[in-house]
Amino acid sequence: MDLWFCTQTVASVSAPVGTSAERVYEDLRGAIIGGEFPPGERLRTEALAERFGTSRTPVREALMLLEGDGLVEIEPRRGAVVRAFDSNDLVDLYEVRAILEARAAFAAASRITPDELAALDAACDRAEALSGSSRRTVETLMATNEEFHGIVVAAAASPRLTGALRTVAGIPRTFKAVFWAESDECRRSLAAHRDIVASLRAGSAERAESAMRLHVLTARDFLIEVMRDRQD
Amino acid sequence: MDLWFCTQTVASVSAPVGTSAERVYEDLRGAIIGGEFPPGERLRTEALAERFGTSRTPVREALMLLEGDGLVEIEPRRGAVVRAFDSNDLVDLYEVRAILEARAAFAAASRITPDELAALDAACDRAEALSGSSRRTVETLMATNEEFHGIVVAAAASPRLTGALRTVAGIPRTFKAVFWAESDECRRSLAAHRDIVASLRAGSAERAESAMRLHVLTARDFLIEVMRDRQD
DNA sequence: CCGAGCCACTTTGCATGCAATTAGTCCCGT
DNA sequence: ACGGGACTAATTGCATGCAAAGTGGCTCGG
Repeated sequence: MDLWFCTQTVASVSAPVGTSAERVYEDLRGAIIGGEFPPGERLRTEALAERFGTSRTPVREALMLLEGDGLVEIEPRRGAVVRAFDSNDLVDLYEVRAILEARAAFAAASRITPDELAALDAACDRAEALSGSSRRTVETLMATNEEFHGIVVAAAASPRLTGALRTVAGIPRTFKAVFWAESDECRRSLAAHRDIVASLRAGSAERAESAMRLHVLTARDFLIEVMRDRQD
Repeated sequence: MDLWFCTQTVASVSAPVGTSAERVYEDLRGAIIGGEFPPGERLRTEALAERFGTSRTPVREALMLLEGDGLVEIEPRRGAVVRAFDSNDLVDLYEVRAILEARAAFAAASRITPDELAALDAACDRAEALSGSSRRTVETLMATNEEFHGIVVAAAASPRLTGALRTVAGIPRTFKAVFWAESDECRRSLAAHRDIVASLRAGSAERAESAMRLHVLTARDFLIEVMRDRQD
């Protein structure tokens, strides 16, 4: 018995909705972000087709979509490789992300529902309850973090903002993991999240915007520092 | 002689490099933005394949890319249609665009080269030299406008910003054309462009940012007003 | 020993065939 | 006459074949 279907959501098994290309896109995106394919690795269509149980056509389509997300680089007639992120890329990416997420927080402040606020609280609570730095814990923290940011962006109710964020939201987990392994940064991040929730609950758009911008830019600076320390 | 090639760069004509899918993508994007395919029109792969002299495969790939740009909507097994923009969409889109282009202007202020400044001046001069409101003039004005904004974004030298803008930059010309048909709005827009260039030349990042934001938000408000007048 | 050129294998990109699904139409029953 | 259901035609989505371009290795010459 094979277990490749573990990478799919249960929903997509019980309800095989959507095209094959979309599934390959989702799964491959997850695999890249999850670090299964390291940056620079070549992505050959035939190997991926075999892995996902389809032909090369949907794989090719998925790769083009991933190129649009900035996760993959395709050179005509030369193939696709997982995009590598250098320090400059990350700074650029985080600054754009800071702008967009700050705007999302601003817009969310006046639209967010009690349910969404409760979901944000729950995400913070779950993150707070976790302690230690096992691999499993780091994974859960990252998932919780993504959920938090996802709720804020969704509350902004701006399709274009969501779409624009897609182009900067995809960063391999390998990079982000350093946040959640460092307990100091983890605590700072959690405090920032609490602050953002409080701002949103108060309906204070500008405060929420500033809090989110601070949060993302803090993450940027920490990431830069870590990269400099590692490369020097 | 036709002038559809105005939407392409000269380079892509003289050097037919790249895959077939990319050409279809560029051409089809130009055709949609140019208004050749009205919103809501179904895009059948076979017809497009015949038009572009390829098979259905590259057309299909181009359609998926255009969906990523928000110009096309694809429903699985039901086909692709040119996306329709309602008033809410346009407001959303212009607000995100205002944020991103303002940031681009901010970043450009400290990086822009004399050559780029000269190119901006030239674009303004060309727009100013044009008068009247013939169809040809409107086309040229829109092309000049796009060139102006393109130079500013390029001067920001932020790949992620450029990428994020792609998702909000594609608006069918039919909508934008109203700016340039109204000579009042045209003059205001031109004055705003001059102001932006002056800010950039002065190296004043915040001023450039504000000027650009004002420019885009002014366009947004004018567009909203026009749409309300037309629909009421 | 090293480099340039050539050849074979690999891989991509496009075209086309085929099955599955949907839209449209017509017929039939009520 | 009108609504429902089945059939047909059209269209999508996927698989695969094939040609072209690229990559790597090998040989041969310097």
